[in-house]
Amino acid sequence: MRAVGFMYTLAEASNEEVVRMRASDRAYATLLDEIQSGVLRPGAVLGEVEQAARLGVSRTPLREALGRLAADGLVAQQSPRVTVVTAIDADDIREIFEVRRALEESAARLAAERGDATAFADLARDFARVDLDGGGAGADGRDAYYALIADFDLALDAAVANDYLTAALRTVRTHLVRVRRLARDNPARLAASVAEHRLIAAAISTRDADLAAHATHVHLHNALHSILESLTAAAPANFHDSAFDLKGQL
Amino acid sequence: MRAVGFMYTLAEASNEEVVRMRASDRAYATLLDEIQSGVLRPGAVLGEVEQAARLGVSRTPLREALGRLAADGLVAQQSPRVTVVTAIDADDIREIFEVRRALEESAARLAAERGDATAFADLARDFARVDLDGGGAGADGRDAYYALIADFDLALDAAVANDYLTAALRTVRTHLVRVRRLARDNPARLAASVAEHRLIAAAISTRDADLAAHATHVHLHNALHSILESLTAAAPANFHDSAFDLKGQL
DNA sequence: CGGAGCTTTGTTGTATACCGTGCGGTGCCG
DNA sequence: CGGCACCGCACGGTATACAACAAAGCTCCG
Repeated sequence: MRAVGFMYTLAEASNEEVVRMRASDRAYATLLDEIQSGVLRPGAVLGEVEQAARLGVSRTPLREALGRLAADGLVAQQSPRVTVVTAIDADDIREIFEVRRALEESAARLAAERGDATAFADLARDFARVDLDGGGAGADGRDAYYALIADFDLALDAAVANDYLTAALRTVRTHLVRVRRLARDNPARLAASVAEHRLIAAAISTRDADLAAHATHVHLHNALHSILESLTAAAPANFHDSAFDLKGQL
Repeated sequence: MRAVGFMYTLAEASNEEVVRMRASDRAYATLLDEIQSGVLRPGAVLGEVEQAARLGVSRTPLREALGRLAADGLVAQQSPRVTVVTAIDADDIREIFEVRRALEESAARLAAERGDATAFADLARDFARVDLDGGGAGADGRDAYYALIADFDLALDAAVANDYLTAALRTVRTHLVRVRRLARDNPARLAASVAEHRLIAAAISTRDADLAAHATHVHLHNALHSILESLTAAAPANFHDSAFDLKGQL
């Protein structure tokens, strides 16, 4: 919530900082990244001694890291003796989106009421300028878009200025990283998503709280349906590369 | 989230169970209770060795307990060297209620759509029967009412059947315990609150999602205003008994 | 007499040792 | 040959020891 842990991602820490980080933070950041990126697949068993040895930390900080991951819901104690990486299935995605809808709709509304209008006007312009094809490599434009989304989320948090809401959203976003990995997003959906974000940002910048909330609702509705669709379509192919099996095995 | 910790309150654990609990769970449950009940006041410094000795556990499980409390936002690292019990002021209460509104409105809506209608019809009847004066001692009726609220929350969680939403609500409710302690509730408000809950339960039981959501909105609006009012009214008297000072001292 | 640096002490972060428990393997008995 | 019981091993939970760091006080020098 407030200064719980200082560093959540490895990506945003320089090498200098990484070595100075507490061992428990390093373990948490590494495991979080590995779970989110799919290196550690759902159902993977995380033994304390094994992981401590692998990450080069002792068991005490590793236990702390596992505790935080468990609080986040990325890891669960399958039995009193064994903790595993949790699985995400379509029902989980629906549940996550129910929470996300509740929180982000409120956030959009609050941001429209009290946020910095010019900041969101700028964001709306940025969304309007997004070129998904990136003038060349397809991944470039997509990465730039995802970075812009991250900026948008940050601006939203700043505008809402509610630590409790931000903390709740953080949990949701943590899970969303895994959800996005499950669903290969198709170009058409991405283009629509850009337009939807542009509208939300514009609504906030003009202090139209209702429009901001409803546009958010629509955006999340579309995003959820797209994800579920891509899931059922790609299920056989994705089955072994995804975080999708192993749910019944628990 | 799913089976994070097994025991959250000391009250609902028998003595047999308490001694068999893990030391870290005992420490967490005890500290949580002491913070929520106000025994540990905001700003109170929680030294590791000191608390470990006091609670009769060693530093390792105590650190785990402090970590969980920090994740809950009940405790914060004021400086890298000292963790303190967090304070709650009027702004925090407003923020908490913004999150609560978002989550509970959605929960009410979802419960109306897919919950067990008869369970909420029963609850509505129970609310209708509540006698706050309890036929005798005033506290009796109030305690019975709070127990009914807890039942209602449980029924809501069961009806919504969304682990992520329940987890988010758990955090909110954890803070609400402290908020309620700050605001001495007046009899008139309590009576109104009963009626509001009755309406929400009735709306859910008749699957009227809009009414359930709007009634929840109204209820939370009234509850928030009542709390803030009681806070400003009682601020001087409550100032030293409450979790209300020490915010600027951080 | 004042300031700066060093030392000392207390506190946190990490590692490791100990102990109890649960699970698997093996051997014996039916 | 099969089932049951016992033994051993490995893992998790806890305690404790150790190291690093920060703050505060004291001393010495200017």
